[in-house]
Amino acid sequence: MDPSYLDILNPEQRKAVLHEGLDGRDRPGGPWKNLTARRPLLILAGAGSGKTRVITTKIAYLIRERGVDPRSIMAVTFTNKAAREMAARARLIENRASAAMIRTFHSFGAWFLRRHAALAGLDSGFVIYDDDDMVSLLGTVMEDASKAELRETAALIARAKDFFLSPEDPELDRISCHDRFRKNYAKYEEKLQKIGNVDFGDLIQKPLKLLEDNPDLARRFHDRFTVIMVDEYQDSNAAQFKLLSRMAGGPETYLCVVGDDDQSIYRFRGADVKNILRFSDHFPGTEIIRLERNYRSFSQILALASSVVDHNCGRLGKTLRAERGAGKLPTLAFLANQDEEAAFCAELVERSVRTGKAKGYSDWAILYRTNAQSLGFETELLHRSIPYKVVGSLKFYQREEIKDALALLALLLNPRDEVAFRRIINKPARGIGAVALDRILKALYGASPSGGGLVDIAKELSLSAKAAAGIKSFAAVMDRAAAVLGGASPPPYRDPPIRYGEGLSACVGSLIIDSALAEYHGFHDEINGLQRIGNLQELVDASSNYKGGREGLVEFMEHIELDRSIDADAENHDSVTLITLHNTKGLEFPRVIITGLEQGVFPRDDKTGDDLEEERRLFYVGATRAMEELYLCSCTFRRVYGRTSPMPPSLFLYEADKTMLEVIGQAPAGFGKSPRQPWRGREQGVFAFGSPSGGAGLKMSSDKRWKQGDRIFHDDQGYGAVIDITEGDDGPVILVRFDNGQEKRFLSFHQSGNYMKIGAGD
DNA sequence: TAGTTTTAAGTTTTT
DNA sequence: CTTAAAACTA
Repeated sequence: MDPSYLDILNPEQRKAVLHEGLDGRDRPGGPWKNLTARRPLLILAGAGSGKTRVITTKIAYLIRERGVDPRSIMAVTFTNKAAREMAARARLIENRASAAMIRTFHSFGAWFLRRHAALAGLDSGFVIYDDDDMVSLLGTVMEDASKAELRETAALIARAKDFFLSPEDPELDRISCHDRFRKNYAKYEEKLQKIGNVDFGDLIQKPLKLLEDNPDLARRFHDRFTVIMVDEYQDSNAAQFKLLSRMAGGPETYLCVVGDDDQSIYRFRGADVKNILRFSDHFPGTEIIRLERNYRSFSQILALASSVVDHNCGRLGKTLRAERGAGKLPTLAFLANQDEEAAFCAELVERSVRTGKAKGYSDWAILYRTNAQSLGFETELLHRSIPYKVVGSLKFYQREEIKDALALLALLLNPRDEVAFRRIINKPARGIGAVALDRILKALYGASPSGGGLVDIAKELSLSAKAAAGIKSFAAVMDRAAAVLGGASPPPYRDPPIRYGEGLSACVGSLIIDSALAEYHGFHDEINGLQRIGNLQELVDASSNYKGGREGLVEFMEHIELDRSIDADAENHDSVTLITLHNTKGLEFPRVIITGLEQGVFPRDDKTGDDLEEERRLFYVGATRAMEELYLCSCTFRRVYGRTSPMPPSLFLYEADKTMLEVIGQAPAGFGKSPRQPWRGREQGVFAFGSPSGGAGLKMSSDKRWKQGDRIFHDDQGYGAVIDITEGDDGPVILVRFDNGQEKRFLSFHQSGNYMKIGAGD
């Protein structure tokens, strides 16, 4: 093959591809192996500067020109979509790239953990718990907690794991300084370990621990993976950084990361921009290459996007040059309400396709802040028969019937899965109530922990006749399913409610029927006119793409757990893309509409400080997806909770460079002038620190704890200072002396950024 | 006690 | 307008 794939690169891109970290000794032709330490490479790549092209080309180049074994190359990203695209594009240049390890961080973690499961005290068929499963499990250790409380604790545990903090870690106070949280976290961990499953955080944590505790394993790892690349590095969190450092710690490992600090949008799940800002401090000798030529967007789109993100403080700052012409001025449309907004979008799409200005529906993407907003657009597009696809809506796997079916499968893989067992053991009713369930679980976690599964344990107990019969029939169901998984043919059914075919679907389909789940949900369908059987059928159909047997089932489950998007065959269909702003990262579209640019929606009202900066970056990410045309929509009224209320335009619209916008529709009075904070929180009882203490690096720890003398602001009382802190049942209670002389106590329960919401104390 | 009806509460963003 | 918790009925 000719090296023309290198010719299309610009000088900086080419430099990044050819870089080998050998101080001028980058000699194509020489051997890649047998070398001492290589300098790491940090590629600071602005939006649309071709960073995916650089990474994929580099992978291909290493394999083809430098004789690197594809199996020794690892490339990780943070989203499934990005991983898929990277793998596809690398393979397009060099077919052997398909043997490279191109995955998301979490998917790699799962792969690694399954291969060394025994070392981590796990079975290789472990199930990955999602957020809902975490909440369910927490519910079993926090007896009288409300759902909201459980959700909050689950989120905190996930955050703790993002920072690689164990329940014992003194630094855990950074997440929450409640002693109760520490205890619940510890109990949760203990139970998860006993069950033998993992959560998302464990997919990073546990591989890291394995590498730390097993020098032998680490050595073998370093022998295998000599090239490690990370895309979207600005979205890595502390745990991922630690894992990466460990993985790249081999004597020969070459590390190359790519990212853009302006596109860091995952702070809420622990991502830390500092990882990229301080990369060269952690990896001495790092070489930095900047990609600052934007090939994607017309310059006026870029100018608009930049004018907003320029309002951020903590950034490296870069000069992104547009290589394309000026193009059409971005349009800002003020619409009456969200129905008008949907109609406006549909109209734009329809007209452009009809007049031939757009190549097709797939030219278009409609972007929104929250998944809930997709509904209005779906309705409108459906009504007008405009084809569309919704990216990343996870509704399907949230459905009751689907979760039930997955619980059955999870139990098949891990018979000790308490969460799954609880979910389906009495569904449909098998006479196993709270009493029986309690006894079974006591036996599982009892003094002499048995190695058997929950069903086996239950069979040994002397339960009530009704419960014993229920267990017996359920055990038979699971045994038959295990046999089918092992290759036996499923029991015969006449007129089955679910059809199943080859591969894994024989097991999945027959289990759903055999367990009477199909019958159960079919009944509900008839009563309530639902589509549950149809959904179950869809799940069974999806499973037919996997080979039968335990391996296939593990693969199927893992795919569902790690990648809940369902865009498999919609790829080549010509349709409009409906997508959240977060999900657009790494994608591009000729025509983009950013919707819901209203204060309270985007950005949300409670965003301040660093969180507000993140929303601004989110706007930047969304706007820079557009190649040719960009539209912004803002509604003057919006229905929220069923009630219609007036919406002020988004702060970002005030910040945007108006010379880069063509405004259409009725702009609210006052728009265009300098804003007098129309977006200020109307909420009562909102606190703000007068001056956030501590430098940026210590922000988290200093924010999470009250100190005497902290200045605060209260909507009713004005400015004041914390004069005393006591530990209450529900967390710290602060005594505040306001400047007006009043003293009041407050119970703090939630805090984010520089603001603190408080509930009235005694 | 299980399943259904009534009433109250409450929207991020993803692996 | 949807979803979770409380109240209610069979």
